[in-house]
Amino acid sequence: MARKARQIRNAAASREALMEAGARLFARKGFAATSLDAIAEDTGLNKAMVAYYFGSKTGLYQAILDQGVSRVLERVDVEALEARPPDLRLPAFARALARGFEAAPYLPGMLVQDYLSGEQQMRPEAAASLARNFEVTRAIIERGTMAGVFRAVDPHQVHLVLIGALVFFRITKPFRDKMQSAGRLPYSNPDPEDFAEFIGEMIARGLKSDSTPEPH
Amino acid sequence: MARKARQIRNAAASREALMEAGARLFARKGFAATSLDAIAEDTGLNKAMVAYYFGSKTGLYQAILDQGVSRVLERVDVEALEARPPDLRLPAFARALARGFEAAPYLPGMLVQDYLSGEQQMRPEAAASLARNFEVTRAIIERGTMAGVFRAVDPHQVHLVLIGALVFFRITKPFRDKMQSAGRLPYSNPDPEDFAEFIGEMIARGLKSDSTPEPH
DNA sequence: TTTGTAACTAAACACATGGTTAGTTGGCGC
DNA sequence: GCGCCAACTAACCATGTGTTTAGTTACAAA
Repeated sequence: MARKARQIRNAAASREALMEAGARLFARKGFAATSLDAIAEDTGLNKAMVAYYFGSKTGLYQAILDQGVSRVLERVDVEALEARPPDLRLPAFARALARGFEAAPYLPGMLVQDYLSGEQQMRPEAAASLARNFEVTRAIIERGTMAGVFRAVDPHQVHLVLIGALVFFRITKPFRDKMQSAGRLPYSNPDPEDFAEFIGEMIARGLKSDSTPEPH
Repeated sequence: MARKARQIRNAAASREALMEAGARLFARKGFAATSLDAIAEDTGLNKAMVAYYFGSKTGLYQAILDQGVSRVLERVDVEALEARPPDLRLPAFARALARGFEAAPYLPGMLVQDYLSGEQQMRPEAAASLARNFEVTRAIIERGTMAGVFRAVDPHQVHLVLIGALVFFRITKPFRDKMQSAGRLPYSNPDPEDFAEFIGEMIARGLKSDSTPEPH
């Protein structure tokens, strides 16, 4: 794609280029279907450089996943510090996740591929980091329930809805964009942050305690 | 997996076995990463039988997708005929989808893999059939809004939340099940239909018109 | 300017892939 | 019991794969 006229040597830039191209291709075609030749083609480097910098194709994959996970968690952690009323924290959390996916747009696809594959390529540390997201949801729900704003629900089910919708949205976004630019999309193509806002707010409304008719 | 002691000859059973094994493997590994050798291994048949019955690997893939899509749509179409108040139609629709995914358990994985792959293997007709699901959501929302039960929202965003959550739930289910049986799942592992019920109801609550404080 | 080494390439490797082909065989109709 | 053909297999082919290796080159330090 961005094939560079490469005469200069720069380890950091080459490493970065391999990760960028790898992320894009792994997310589009999956781990197995992405060839090192394709990555080399995209970067203008030789495919032997993958082994040179990352040891193997799997090593490159894991490095990309690690980077994506930490980018998402940065956004979420910043968000988690802000104090807000419970029913506003869900939209804020959703927005933080959406921004994280914006910073690591290939992560959701790679995560899903990893889940589907059965044989986890993702490093256990990365998986454990990701699981911290559930703690955020759980804390928000618990706080809201204690305050009487939310009814009592299984926080894990709520978390599945939130993450599931956001991940699915991200994964299918290229498809919608392609359809749209071909003029064949017969419905809306929401902006990621708007969609996150929408789902966060809808969930918050859906969780409202029955006993409080008009809160806020 | 279910390698049969195969001495008898049975066209229908062989065809079926190829589709079953293909569905399982395509959903796990994606189209490109699934080899005909693996499918042959699983069925105890020779890989030439894929060409014999389906013309090619792509032909097998499309046959499986077509079957899955029609199984899901059967459930949804039956459901769509039942008349209910709008806020009950959303949980019912979600349940119908969940039952459809139960009947075609590998479909969500294959769909996601297909979306991710970039080069769509799915037949356009199958994609068009799938799109009918959105019409169901749209009709439910429209009816509800007209009746004043729902507030005005973008039906496509609602649809994305519903489908996204259900699909994500399905494709991560094997992971949860594996964790659970290993005793390493620190949260709930909901039943698919219960989860569908939950999300349908939560969305219906989340869509409730602001002007009607205590409906039902 | 020389030199050491990190950054990089070309080529070869062993192996797996999807598809094809030529041939074999089980079982049903007669 | 026999012949026929659908059902099935083994082997091969051309191509593409991830990794390794042996060698080349840019560049910074001396």
